[in-house]
Amino acid sequence: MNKPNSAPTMKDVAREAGVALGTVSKVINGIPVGESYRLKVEEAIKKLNYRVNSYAKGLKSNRTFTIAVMVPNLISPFFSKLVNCINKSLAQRGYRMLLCATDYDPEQEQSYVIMAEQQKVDGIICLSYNPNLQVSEDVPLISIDRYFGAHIPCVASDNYGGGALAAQALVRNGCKSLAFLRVGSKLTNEPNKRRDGFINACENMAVPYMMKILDDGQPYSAFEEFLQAHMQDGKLDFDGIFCVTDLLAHQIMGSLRQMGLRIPEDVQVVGYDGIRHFGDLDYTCSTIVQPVEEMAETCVDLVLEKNEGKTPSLICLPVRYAYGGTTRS
Amino acid sequence: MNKPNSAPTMKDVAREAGVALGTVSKVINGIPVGESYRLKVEEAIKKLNYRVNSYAKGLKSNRTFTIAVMVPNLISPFFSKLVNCINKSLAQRGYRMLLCATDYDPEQEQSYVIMAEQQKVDGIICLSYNPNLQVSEDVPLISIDRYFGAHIPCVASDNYGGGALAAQALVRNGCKSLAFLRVGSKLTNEPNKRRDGFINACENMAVPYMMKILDDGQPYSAFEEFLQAHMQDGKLDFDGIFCVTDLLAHQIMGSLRQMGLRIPEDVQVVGYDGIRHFGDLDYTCSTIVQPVEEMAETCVDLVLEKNEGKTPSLICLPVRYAYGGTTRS
DNA sequence: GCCAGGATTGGAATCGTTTCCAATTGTGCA
DNA sequence: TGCACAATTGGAAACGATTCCAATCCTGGC
Repeated sequence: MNKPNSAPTMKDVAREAGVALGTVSKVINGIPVGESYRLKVEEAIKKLNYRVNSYAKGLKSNRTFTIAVMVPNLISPFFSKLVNCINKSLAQRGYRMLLCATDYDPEQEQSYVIMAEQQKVDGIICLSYNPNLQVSEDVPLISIDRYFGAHIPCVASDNYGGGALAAQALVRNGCKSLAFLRVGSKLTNEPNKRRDGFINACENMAVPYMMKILDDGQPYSAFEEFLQAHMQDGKLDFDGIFCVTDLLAHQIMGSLRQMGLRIPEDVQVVGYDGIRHFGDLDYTCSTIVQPVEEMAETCVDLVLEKNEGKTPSLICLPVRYAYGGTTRS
Repeated sequence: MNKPNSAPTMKDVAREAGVALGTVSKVINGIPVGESYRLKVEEAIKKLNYRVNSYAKGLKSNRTFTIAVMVPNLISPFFSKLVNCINKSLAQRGYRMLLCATDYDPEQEQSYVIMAEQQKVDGIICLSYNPNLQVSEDVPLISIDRYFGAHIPCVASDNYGGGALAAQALVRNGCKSLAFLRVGSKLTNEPNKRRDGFINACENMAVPYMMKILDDGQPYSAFEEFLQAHMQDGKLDFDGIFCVTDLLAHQIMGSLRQMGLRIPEDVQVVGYDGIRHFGDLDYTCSTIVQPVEEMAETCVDLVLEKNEGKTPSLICLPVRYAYGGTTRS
């Protein structure tokens, strides 16, 4: 009641309780203190409705209990699910999350890193497509799906294994000839390994395959031309398609249906990600499911524990195949 | 280079540039200062790679340039789209976003409000289903879809108009008898008005309707029983259904198809929200589209400008009907 | 050439915590 | 009863920025 228009501070609490500043600090931080003192302080805190000013705390202690999370957007179901899981994981550990949607813009990504440093967050988890992202040494950074080098841990799903799994699933369902479709990316990031796994599996099974990989700026219609080119007598050259993401799978399926093809009768399609309708209903297509929860959990573990070089710098988490109606099983 | 293991401070910059602390502060904050001084300071900043410590800044200035955003989760496409838009809007204005996913838990929601106060964020935008959320006076709060009272601005889509629009769309497409389906909620929040708008429109058009509103804990299967009860000779009593959300619409359509009904031939379905496949492909069903971008923009405007009582406390933004394949047009 | 007055800069005080050291209290033993 | 030592508390300094007032510098006029 002394200073009307201002939140109570530790000093007010100390005065109210008739104890010293340091004692109040100890009570707040759970450091043992005389029983009677603790009670007086707790009472005063309640009476004044005191709240810690975390800016003062952050300034003094250099801990913010905030992690910055950087993703391209929240529109894509995979990203939003991932962020949702990371948020939950952080909350459980008493951390806050500063969210940064970068819209794939390298400049924005860089500016968020700078912002994160300014904000003095305790760490950054980032899913970036910016190959030359400059990161300061003193902010722990965890990368998802993109390997920057041994000094920055990278968490990813087992992209190579997933690619193989997709090929195997298609063949198991009777496909005789496969196709791999991917949108363009000059980046050598982890998801590119889906192709390698796919190719390797095809060769091991001695199954013919072809690929169509769009160049960076090429429009989606290039895929339609590709499909048209491989149509003969109302049938495709291949009877199984692995699309690099569920999103692409859906676009492709739209085109296939327009061309009069039935899925999965005429051609079977497998995607990658494990997107579900409305986040948790059924799968939107047969797909390779990324272990989003585990990936999120792993990122949070890594960013908080900053385990010194103990962990490998590339962590691949296992994927699984899930039936979603666009294959025979 | 003086203090090796620690980030440079304004003091270091001042020493490096040979000027006073206050001068550095002015340069950083764009307050006019002698040309030669400004250059010296800017050079020193670059040389030392100085970054503002926003915790010190926040402590002193009581501004954080951070807004807390509270939603139940990011799994639901509507929420994630909303958060995505809010994030973009905040970033454009130089604000950061602290994200809080509450999982519908009143306790968590409350704890986030407290956290937000501690963090001394500049404001909160919240989509809460907690009827008795306690909010402090000194943190500007904007509510989405839930009206707390005249002191807290509420942003919502035109739920009443949307309900009417849904009924009109179904009738326009030839429906003779309608049904309204909603999951339970004891809360009197804005989306409840969808029902009122629907009823009013039905009565104006003299079209018969029925409703099935689940009680709070009732399982989804209650809807299936309802549908079964209204089946006669392989046909439903009604030929148009308005579901209170797109998510419910999809669940209902699943049930309808299992019962052997064709959509939209046997029964037409309209949802509410305007969810799109993968965030920006086609609509997942015929639906009433919420103006998410505008809602986000409005929230951000309100929370930042804290316009003193000038704005109405309930802001309804216009909705529109969108065809999504589950009606005739 | 000198002084008054305006315009800038310099530097101290401050924000609300944490932390550390000195001061005080209390306990136990002789 | 008195003293020494352990255990706590009290209070000051520090974190890094902002802000305000006093001190300094310049300019222009006489």
